[in-house]
Amino acid sequence: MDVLTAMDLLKKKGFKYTDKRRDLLKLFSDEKRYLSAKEVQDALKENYPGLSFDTIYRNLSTFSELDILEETELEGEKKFRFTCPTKEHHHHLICLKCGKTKEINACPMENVTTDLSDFQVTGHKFEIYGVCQVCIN
Amino acid sequence: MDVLTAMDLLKKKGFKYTDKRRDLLKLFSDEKRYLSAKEVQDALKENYPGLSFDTIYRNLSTFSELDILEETELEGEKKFRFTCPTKEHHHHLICLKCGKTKEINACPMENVTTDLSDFQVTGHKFEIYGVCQVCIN
DNA sequence: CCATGCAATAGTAACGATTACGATTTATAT
DNA sequence: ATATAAATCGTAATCGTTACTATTGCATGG
Repeated sequence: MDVLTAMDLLKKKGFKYTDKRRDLLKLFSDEKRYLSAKEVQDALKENYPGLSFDTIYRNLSTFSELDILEETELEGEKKFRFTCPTKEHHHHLICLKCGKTKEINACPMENVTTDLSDFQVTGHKFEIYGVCQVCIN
Repeated sequence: MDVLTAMDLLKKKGFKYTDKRRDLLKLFSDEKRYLSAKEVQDALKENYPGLSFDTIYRNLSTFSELDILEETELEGEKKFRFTCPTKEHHHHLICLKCGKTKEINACPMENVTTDLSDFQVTGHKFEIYGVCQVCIN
């Protein structure tokens, strides 16, 4: 996933091309880590001083639905990151300070031996949390 | 973990014995599933009509710190359940409708081959989500 | 090109979950 | 019993998120 591909996808789905969307995507493309709505607002406030939360949240959830962004929830806050280029299903080791991630190859679902048939399974979550080298110092 | 053990633990730590705490623990002991603060309030409102959120949240987080309750966050809401009697570290299959759980034996951390040494790992989360038989119907 | 229609946005209010506060009540030790 | 500190109530404040209305701006067709 990159900015141009994402903008093309938006266009194909009937969404409009706006500078805010381009810059929003560029931010995620540059950062490649989990960001909160607040962090997005801060990062873009120089170019868009009046950028409203309505705009931010609406676009983030639109992008998320189109799989342009990945979404998770850390410490009660929604976080978004540019979808990893890795095609295969994977999980993340996440820095709780800055949102930086590292891919975990294995999916734990493959090793589950517990019988799950008495539930209709709809999803799963596996995340490892920590503090990255940069944030430790 | 049971109500009496929990109340003893509270006493030992210098917390006071109150009817509300006993009934709160009894609720979790009876239900053995994840409950939200709202559900706790609803469940106890017959006996304690004026039970305030301050009391509920304060006790829930106290219990959680003492490992009397386990805590997780589902769909933006904190959820608590009585700590499983199972001694070994384990994870849960959780019904998103009613909070009912089933224990998953394996811990995915054992099968992770990715090098984690560039992060200071502080924790992990593995949960499988679904809908239990009762809630499907 | 300009006009038209509808999506996108700003500004702000509303909302739900959680936390915090001052006044009052209650459990416990003496 | 009394003192003391914790626990609670009632309610307000806070935080993150969502929703609303008026306005702006993109894109399509004359």
